[in-house]
Amino acid sequence: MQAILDDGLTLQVHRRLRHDLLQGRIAPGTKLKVQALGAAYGAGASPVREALSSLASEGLVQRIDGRGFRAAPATVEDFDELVRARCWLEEVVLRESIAAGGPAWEDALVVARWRLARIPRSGSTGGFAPNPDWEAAHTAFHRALLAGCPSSTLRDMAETLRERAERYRALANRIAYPGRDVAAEHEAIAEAALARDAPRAVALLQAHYRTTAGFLRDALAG
Amino acid sequence: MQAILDDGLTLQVHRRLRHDLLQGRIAPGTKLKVQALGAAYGAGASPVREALSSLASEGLVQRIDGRGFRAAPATVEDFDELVRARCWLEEVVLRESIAAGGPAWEDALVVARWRLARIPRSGSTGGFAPNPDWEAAHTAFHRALLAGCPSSTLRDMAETLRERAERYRALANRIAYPGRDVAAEHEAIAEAALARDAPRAVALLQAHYRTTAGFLRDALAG
DNA sequence: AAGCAGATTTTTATCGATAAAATTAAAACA
DNA sequence: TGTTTTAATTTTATCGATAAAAATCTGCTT
Repeated sequence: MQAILDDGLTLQVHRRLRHDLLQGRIAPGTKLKVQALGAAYGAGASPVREALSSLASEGLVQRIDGRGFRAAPATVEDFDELVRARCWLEEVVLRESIAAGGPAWEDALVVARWRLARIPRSGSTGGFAPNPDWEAAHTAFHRALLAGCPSSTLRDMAETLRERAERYRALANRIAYPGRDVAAEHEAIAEAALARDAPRAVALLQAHYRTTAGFLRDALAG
Repeated sequence: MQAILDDGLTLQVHRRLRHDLLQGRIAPGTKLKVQALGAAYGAGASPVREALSSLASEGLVQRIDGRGFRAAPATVEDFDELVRARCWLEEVVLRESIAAGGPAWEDALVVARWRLARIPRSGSTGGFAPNPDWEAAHTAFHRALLAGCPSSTLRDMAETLRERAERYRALANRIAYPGRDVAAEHEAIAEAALARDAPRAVALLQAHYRTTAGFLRDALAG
């Protein structure tokens, strides 16, 4: 029986905190007290503090010199900025992905599309409830789309922006269940990418982001 | 007399370590022992460790779970990757900067260009010696070029890549003193940007990076 | 009631101490 | 003489303790 390779406490705390933050389980602006977190995650001050330092560098947490840490605030302006940056950045990345992606890229994208199409958007049949499986497949799909880009640096940057965006999605999740046909949008994007039609794929992807952004913005502001 | 607003030890160590790393004063791959650093910077384990955690998130330092930290390695492949990513990213940023930059942007760019032109590239008259003033003006120039881009996110990303690149420059510095006319290249880039000729400005900027990269690559490999 | 000075309680930032793990050096062996 | 084992030494990761700084509460004053 293989041991569950338990890496340092610092990494554990980092991972869990990151998760809770991205999941929206910790509200933006919340004060993050070292002791409390330590108690919650079963660790002392040092690991927690280190984890918080890292997260601060990643932009998920704010460090306010003499007075500790807090969850990064989430504002409509920040969100808009984020979407804009994402559209520009992914324009480049998707273009490169389409230009450089080989057969393996195509295969993976086809699989990701298939999976995403198969999974229900909502977890419950009545109202809308976030479905973790769909979320995972959705992330995988977008990642597969960009996976062909040869620059890991750019891919990582896109990934960072995605995470920040996912956080906003999670924060607005209880409200937004767009009546539009998200599945069709994904389908169209994949279609264009596989056809190596970069301009069309980029335009569709950006439209996809902008539409989603509209819904989220309403949910956040309202 | 105003006090030298001394922020936390952690921040201080972070700043100084970062500086030493970017300056090439600490060789790539060097083991970074907590105690030693603490002694050097006059701090205990906690602040040093926190600083290292942050730097790891920024990519300047590597954390190797059970066995501490080390200065991020510098390889030719990594460098090439970096240059490529930079060309793509700054293509977008410069384009946006030119499109959105107002009079203030123009003014600042003109000043930055003027300053850079005025300062000698080398610190000594005989051979080549890095001139801190020129380095600063050079950074300021490139920053001014991109300052018009309305997306702070993208600007920050470009800044991050610049830092990584500066590190490579510092590492190769004792060797590379290109015989080409760097000043003229900068002049031409500024010229095109101020003329709002985005395609030309982008092409020149990329050529500038690629040429520099060539020299550095030789210096690193040889 | 609103404002404020002081006293009280939290919280932060940092240190020093320590078990566990990793590295290095020394000794034993083939 | 080149390994392998064992012992000694470093180094890491983490905890608990603590001074200094910040936030909160309290009751007094106008």
